[in-house]
Amino acid sequence: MKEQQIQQFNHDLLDWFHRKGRRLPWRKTDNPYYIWISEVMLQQTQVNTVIPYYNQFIKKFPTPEALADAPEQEVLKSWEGLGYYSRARNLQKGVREMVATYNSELPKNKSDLLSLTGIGPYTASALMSMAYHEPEPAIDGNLMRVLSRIFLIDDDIAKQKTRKKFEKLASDLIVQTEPASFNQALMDLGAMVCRPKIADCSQCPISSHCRAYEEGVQLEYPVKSGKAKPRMLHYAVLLLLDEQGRFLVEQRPDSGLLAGMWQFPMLSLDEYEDEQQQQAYSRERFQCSVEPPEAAFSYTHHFSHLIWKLTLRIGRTPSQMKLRKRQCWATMNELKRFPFPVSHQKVIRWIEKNRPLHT
DNA sequence: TAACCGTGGCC
DNA sequence: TGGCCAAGGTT
Repeated sequence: MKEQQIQQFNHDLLDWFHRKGRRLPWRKTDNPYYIWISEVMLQQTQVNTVIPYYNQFIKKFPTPEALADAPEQEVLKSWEGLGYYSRARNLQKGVREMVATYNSELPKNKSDLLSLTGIGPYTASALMSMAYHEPEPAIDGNLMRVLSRIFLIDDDIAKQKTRKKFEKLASDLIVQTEPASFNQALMDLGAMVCRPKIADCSQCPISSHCRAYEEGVQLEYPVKSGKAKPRMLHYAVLLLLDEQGRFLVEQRPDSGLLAGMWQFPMLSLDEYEDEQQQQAYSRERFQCSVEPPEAAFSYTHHFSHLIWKLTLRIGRTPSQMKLRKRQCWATMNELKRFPFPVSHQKVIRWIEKNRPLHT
């Protein structure tokens, strides 16, 4: 685009944004720490999902020190249900680094921001523009979708290096005097008008600048390579009760899927294929046999790259059994203090509904 | 580079 | 109904 076209493009974009842009909780603050929290929560997560988590989180951890000093379990509990839990652990780690290294203040330059755990290229640029009003384009999925349509760019946005191409392009476009509004405008446009499956071009303030609209190929863009089909894994979820009706629960490892979250013990049915093997395992490991509840309970849980097929089994385990590390007995009330992934919250809900203590 | 890492909402 | 998608970072 020529300079004058850029001026018109930005005028049309920002005029729309100031009239129709979303009023969001994290746009009311100038506290870089709060903006940081919002940016992490918004990674791969929709605005409406984030809002209640954000409000609750900043209330519970109002300052960097409050978050830095909190037990990780409390942070995960506040994140419970939001998904991608390593974001919470990395956010706390990053905040601790900020408190220790930068005197509790978020750095004002991009390379220092990038040095903090959990801050990548997008979040660093978002913070530079939104918290410090520096002209850094924040290259996210919305921006790439909108600009790929405007400029008919057919590079695969799933590839890392494509991001750099958009970075250069957006650097030439960004409104120097109002970079935060520029970035937020493209995000709002991408979320509200120029959506992946629905491009509502009649409502678009910049359709007159859009080459995809001109050619009627909006939905062909952006080009994005497909994801692999998720693997399927089968487990028995073991509801193990002691004489007092407490439940055996355990904390998952500190890395990998659902790191640091709690769960009921699981038995891999892909590993232990037949009934005999499964009973041998539960006797050896939990000193009891396990069987399906009277009304069998099986369900499916989808992750981004995995599918769990789960089926509930119940057993009576002696409370004096030697527990492994990261395992403990808990009453229903005590259970609720632990962060559980949704896949296991489904079991907790089942217990409350079916009351297996009476069996 | 590409796989890993969650969840809920939408059509 | 289920496949697709969302303000990405880490390894």
